[in-house]
Amino acid sequence: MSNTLLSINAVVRRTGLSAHVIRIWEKRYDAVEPTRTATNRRLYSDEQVERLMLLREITQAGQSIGYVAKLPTEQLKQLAAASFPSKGTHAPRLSTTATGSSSFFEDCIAAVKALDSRALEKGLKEAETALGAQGMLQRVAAPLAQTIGTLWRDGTITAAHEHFASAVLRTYLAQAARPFASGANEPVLIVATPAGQLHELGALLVAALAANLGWHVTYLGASLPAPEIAGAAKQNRARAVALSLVYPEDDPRMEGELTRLHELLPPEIKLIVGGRAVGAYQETLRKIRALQATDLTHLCSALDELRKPATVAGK
Amino acid sequence: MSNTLLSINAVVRRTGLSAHVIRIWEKRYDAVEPTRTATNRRLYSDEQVERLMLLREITQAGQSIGYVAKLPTEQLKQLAAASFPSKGTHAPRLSTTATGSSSFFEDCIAAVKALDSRALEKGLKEAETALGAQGMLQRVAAPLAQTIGTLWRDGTITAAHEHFASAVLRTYLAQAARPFASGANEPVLIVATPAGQLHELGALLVAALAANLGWHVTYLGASLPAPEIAGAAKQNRARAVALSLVYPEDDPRMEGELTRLHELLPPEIKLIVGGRAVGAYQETLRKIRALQATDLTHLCSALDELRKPATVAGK
DNA sequence: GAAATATTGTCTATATTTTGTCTAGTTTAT
DNA sequence: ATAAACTAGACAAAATATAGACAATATTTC
Repeated sequence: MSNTLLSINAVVRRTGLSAHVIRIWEKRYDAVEPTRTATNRRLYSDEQVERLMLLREITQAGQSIGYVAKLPTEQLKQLAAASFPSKGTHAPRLSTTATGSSSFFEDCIAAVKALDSRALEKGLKEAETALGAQGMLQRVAAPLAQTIGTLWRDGTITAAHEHFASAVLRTYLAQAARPFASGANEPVLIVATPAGQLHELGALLVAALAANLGWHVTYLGASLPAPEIAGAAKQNRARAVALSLVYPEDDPRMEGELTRLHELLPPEIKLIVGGRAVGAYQETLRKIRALQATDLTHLCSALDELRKPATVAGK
Repeated sequence: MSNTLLSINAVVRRTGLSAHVIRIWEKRYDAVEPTRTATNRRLYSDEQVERLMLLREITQAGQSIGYVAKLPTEQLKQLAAASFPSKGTHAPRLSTTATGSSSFFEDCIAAVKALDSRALEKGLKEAETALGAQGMLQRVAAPLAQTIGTLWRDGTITAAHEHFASAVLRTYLAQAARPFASGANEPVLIVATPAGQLHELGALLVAALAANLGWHVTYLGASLPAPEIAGAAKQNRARAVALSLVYPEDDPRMEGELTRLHELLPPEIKLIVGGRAVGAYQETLRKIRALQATDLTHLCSALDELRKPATVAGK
């Protein structure tokens, strides 16, 4: 531990807070009280810097600075360790005006066309507060993913727009997918896309939905060969594996991949397959006894069904 | 160790400091007190030169010279080990004391091998509070991205691990490394990977770093053709475009893509290229006058440099 | 649901301190 | 003689501190 003191500028570099904010937190809340030089310049110790870092982290997770600034550092550390989930403090209230959802959707599409990440995030956030996490997923995020795919094939939007939308949606979904404080023994769900399936937005939707329903999701991303998926599932003692099939709809290798996965997975690990292309591979899916979910509502019930054994066994 | 004494001119070349500054630091703060020749010329020992380099490094990290100049050299070394220069020109970094950051790194690697997303996030978060956002990026996230690439090619870990790490890192970077509160008129940076470059972790690091330095980042993801990138840049009135080149290092189409991009971009939009493969395309990059950044520290200075014109033009 | 209130980050203006650069005149080295 | 280095002093730009105003969100209240 060095006992050197840092000037406010150095603290700004390290914490990412602006000097304005650091000073105002001191003035209003006595968040940290640095020593001063003979000429009244602030000097911060390492402990104080860490405290500021914790405060930044916690406030960014949604807590109000006025409340946390007074807490002792020890408590801040605990808060920070659990700061991710605090975002969803509001119970998702069901919107009385169902028609509003289309407007959220339109706003998001406009944001995508404008390549405006802030507007897109804002649109999604508004949709989430208005419709709840599930409503947002079903009425805004899922249609958005689908529409963007078709607009891209149309040529209405370019690949840049599609990539952009995927990236923003991806991080938003991943962030929204943290439901409540980590339940210690939630069932584990592996989410991926089989080899050849490059579109990962569907898989992300699944991951977000499952996390919201209380699963511990391990997200593996797109285009993974069957042995890899099976290996990950076994290593993580997963309750189930969820795959997303969107495009292409006529990949000849898919049947092989799917049956291979079935063979490799132990029987107690269930397989759920969703996405627009499930119809195309229906025979194979039936053969390997995979649960099929044509839309997110189906998926909800399937996931809930699979969860039950856990709750029972847990008693 | 040579114990020869150096003239001030030699020290200037070695430290990058001007003779004026060296003398004024001596006069005002007794930063270093060189011996003198019989005719009053300054003569610096190796230790004194090292001390000057440390001072330079530390002041560039935001500390005030008036405070640090009085500290003993031992303490300066500690400070330098925990500092991250981001402004100004570059001097060879001397202290490679790895401090405790390697332990954060090891924790993260272990989490990747265990496919444990919570542990990985926790490791990244702890690194961030201990080292600051920049420290986390430079000392943990960047090495992690690189190591995972090599481990994958080795066969030590599977594609599933790599995908998993990418996904977690992706969302963590996107979420954690944004500025405290988004200022209204920050300069816009487009981040992408040219067509053929499939690894997006490098691009994500760039995006996170830039966001942390106060840019408004529009992230487009991997493998985009030049016209798409240029179109997005123009549409968003970007100040600059940042590309990440990692692998492959010998793509014959890359030269065409890069020159195409140069032609399509208006001259006021600068082009920054970073990543491990920059060396392989150096000729092309020089031709199109792209800024090259071989590591994240370089990138810091390049981005800071490009930010300045805004402040001036904004007046 | 709408209005009032509280919270919170940002911005401006001004005074003070810090810090890099410059000038001028002198001395030393090649 | 020309270039480099020294001292001292002066300046200007940048950084820091304080106080107050302001705008955008939350929260509460009616």
